[in-house]
Amino acid sequence: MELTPVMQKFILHWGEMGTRWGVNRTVAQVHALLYIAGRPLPADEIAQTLGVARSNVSTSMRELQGWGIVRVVHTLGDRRDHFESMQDVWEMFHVIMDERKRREVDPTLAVLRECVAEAGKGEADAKERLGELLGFIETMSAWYDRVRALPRGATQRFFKLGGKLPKLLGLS
Amino acid sequence: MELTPVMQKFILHWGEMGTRWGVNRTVAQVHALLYIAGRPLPADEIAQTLGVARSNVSTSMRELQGWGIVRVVHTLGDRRDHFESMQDVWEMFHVIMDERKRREVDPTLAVLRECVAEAGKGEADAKERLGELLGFIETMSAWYDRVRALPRGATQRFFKLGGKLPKLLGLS
DNA sequence: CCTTAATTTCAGTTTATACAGAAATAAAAG
DNA sequence: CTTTTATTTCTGTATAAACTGAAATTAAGG
Repeated sequence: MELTPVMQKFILHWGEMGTRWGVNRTVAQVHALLYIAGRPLPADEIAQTLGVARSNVSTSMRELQGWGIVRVVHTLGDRRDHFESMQDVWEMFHVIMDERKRREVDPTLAVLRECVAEAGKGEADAKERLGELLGFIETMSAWYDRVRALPRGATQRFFKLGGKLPKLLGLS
Repeated sequence: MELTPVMQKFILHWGEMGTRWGVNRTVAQVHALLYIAGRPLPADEIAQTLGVARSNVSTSMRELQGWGIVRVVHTLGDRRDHFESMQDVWEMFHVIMDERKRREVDPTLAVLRECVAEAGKGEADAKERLGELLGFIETMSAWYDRVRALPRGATQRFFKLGGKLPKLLGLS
């Protein structure tokens, strides 16, 4: 696949952003490529386009499928796997956030609850602080769950409200 | 400083979570230590407590100060710098989000706008997709700005609303 | 000013991660 | 069943990040 300058710019930037958020650069680049391509691509074409080893693409695909934002499809007359990125950005956001919550937030909640439960009498101050952090993450987590439960389309409306926030809160 | 088992568990977990979000493990551990300590600590004590080199703590402190969640304080009769973590978790969240927005979201918006502007006629599809991604991030960014502008305390009330979300949206 | 203490910078080393290429496996075609 | 093609796994290598200890710098004390 031939990349235009715009595509290159986007893919490179997305790769950099990935590293800032704990995602492997190549993985992020592959994702960017599949998103911008808008159609399923076979692994060897991805490897060639990005200039990485075929095996590296294989690993990256596994990672992206683990996140749930890329899937395998097949076309008639082609034995090769083709990989396709989710295209709806709102859905992609949901899927990624769900996964990060599952991998990072939920375990952190578990650890903090253990910490609070196991804190001795001699560390009341520390326990207090852990409790505050726990409360904060619980609030955020519960809030996210409710946003997540909104019917399709309502999420976008919600985030576009914005200007009406103070009024809704009775703060105007 | 003597760490209790609970403190150790928290610090180690926080360090791991840091790595998942693109933050150096030691930096995250130092932050966790300062947070759980609840009082200013000198660099050498931090180094000893975490078992890392003094110079490593120096680098980590610079990083944490760069994020705006740790500051230097002094005590009478002690020439050494003492480092203190922000203690209010809501404020800490704001500060960190502001900084991530500044470092990552804003530059991404800039790149995406350039990409959309520079996209040629032969890549209308790609332009369309970049535009959707741009629109999504703009919406989120604007939403965050408005939440951020809420008066002190209102943010917490907002995130605790939750159950009332559908009604507020006229979806019930 | 000189001395001592504290901090930062820096060069070299270690460690962890990412990666390529080869080998092994799996799957389809003939 | 054999051959070909595609994919994954694995091992060694390269790269990048993190870290240490020493040297340099800064700042305070006497």
